Parts: sequence; structure tokens; C-alpha cells
Amino acid sequence: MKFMKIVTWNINGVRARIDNLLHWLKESAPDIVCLQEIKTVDEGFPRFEIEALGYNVETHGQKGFNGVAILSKLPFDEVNRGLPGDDSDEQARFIEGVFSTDKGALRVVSLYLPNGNPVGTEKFPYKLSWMARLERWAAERLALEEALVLAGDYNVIPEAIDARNIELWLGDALYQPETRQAFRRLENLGFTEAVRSVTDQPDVYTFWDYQAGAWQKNNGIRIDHLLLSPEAANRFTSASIEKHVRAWEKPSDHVPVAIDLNLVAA
DNA sequence: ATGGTTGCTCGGCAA
Repeated sequence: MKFMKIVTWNINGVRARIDNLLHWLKESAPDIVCLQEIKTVDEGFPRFEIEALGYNVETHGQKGFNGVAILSKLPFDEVNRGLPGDDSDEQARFIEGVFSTDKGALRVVSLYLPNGNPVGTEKFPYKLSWMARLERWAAERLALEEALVLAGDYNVIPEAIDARNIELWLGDALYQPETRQAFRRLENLGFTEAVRSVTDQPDVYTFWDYQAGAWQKNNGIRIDHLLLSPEAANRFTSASIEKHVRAWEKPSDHVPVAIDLNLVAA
């Protein structure tokens, strides 16, 4: 039985990372990939090399910063760009794709939640308002009772166990009480957080800073998550963090986080 | 360690 493999990866610049990305696509053979921080406009996205490996490509880019994309072996039935709820928000942090499977519709979101640092600037309330918009949007989508996967860089450390040295993050937007509470509110709408649902172990990380030897010291944090609707969670079979990618030449500071769902393309 | 590193763009911001 072939399961559907869905992966989220903050690639930290898709043009700087194209060799890594192509090598990883061949090695990992995902069905659907959610990318964040592509850091390019749509026209600059290296789509042709990726399409040559059999992927459909949909992007929501922005000049210089942010930007998200979905790569899929399945054809897209529908694509939606931008998180609803604030027409004045220009930042490219959200793209949704809809696919057909043997068990009905599958909705997959690639999201790049605002970092929010430094706390005390306008960046932190922007993060919290973005999270409130995401919660409202997710509540509407859950009412559809479809398999829904919200995958991405949440910039949220959910619990102390999700950092090697939580003391280093106490003043950081990623671990503020308001941030963690907003993440719990989202989960408590009815989502399963895939990775934490299959392990209670510490030292499970998805990001290691480039600075101060964080990778060598395993000074990591777990901030890349996949939230599953009940219909997706019922098909969920396994999760894995592809940590070895962090040791490659010219790595992203994040690694791919993968799940398998017991679904096949329609 | 008020540093450290990387990407985008070529000074300074964002992370």
C-alpha cells in the first residue's frame, strides 16, 4: 500500500536552495510539498526544473521576503492565495491547494506564520492578529468535514520540551504566553498536531539557527508543524523529521517534516 | 558573547 507523503519545509530562499531541493525531491519522493520563505516573486521561482521531476507548481511569492508554494504530483483542483480577513495585508504567507483522492477532497495549506520579533514592536501584534485570522479561517474550513492539512513554519514553540534550552526563548515572540495560547486555541478547534501526537520525546527539533554553532550543539527548536483535521487524522499513519538535510552543504536552517496519510490520488 | 550567520540585494533588514 502506497501512502500519500506530505511534507513541509521552510527552504529559506528557493533560488539559493535549488540544488538541495532537487536532490531532496529525488531522495524523499514526496507527493505534496509545502514550501515557505521562497523569497522570490512568482516569476523568479525555478519551476521548470521542478516540473521536470513530475510536480505541479503553485506559488504565492513576494519580492525579497516571505513567499510560499505548493508542489504536487497530484493535479490541483483549486488554488487560493492569501489568508482572508485583512485586505490590507500585503505579505505572502498563505496558499491553499485542493486535490482529489479516493476518499474525497484533500485540502493542503502551506503557511508561513509571522515571526513576531522583537516583542514590543508592531511585529508582535501583527503575529497575534494573523493567528486570530488563521483561527477564524480554520473554523470555517473544519465545517466542511474534509481531510485538511495545515502545514508550515508556525514560528511557535508549543511547549518547553520543544526547545533544547527554553531559557533562551523566554523573551522571544515564538514562546510568548499569547503566542502559545493562540496555537492551542487553533489546535483545540479539533486539529491533531501530527509530530507530537506520535512521540512524547524531547530533542525533536525542526530548526537550528545558523549562528553560534546551534546545529553542532543541537541547540534546536520545533516550530514547523502539521495540523490535521479529524478526517485527515483518521488517515494519518506516520510522521518523520528529515534531520539529515540540515548537515548538507548550504542547508536551510529548517529541515523537512513529513507525514503519511492513507490516501491515494483519485 | 548586546555577538554570532545567511539570503536578498549590494546597505540594511529579516530571521
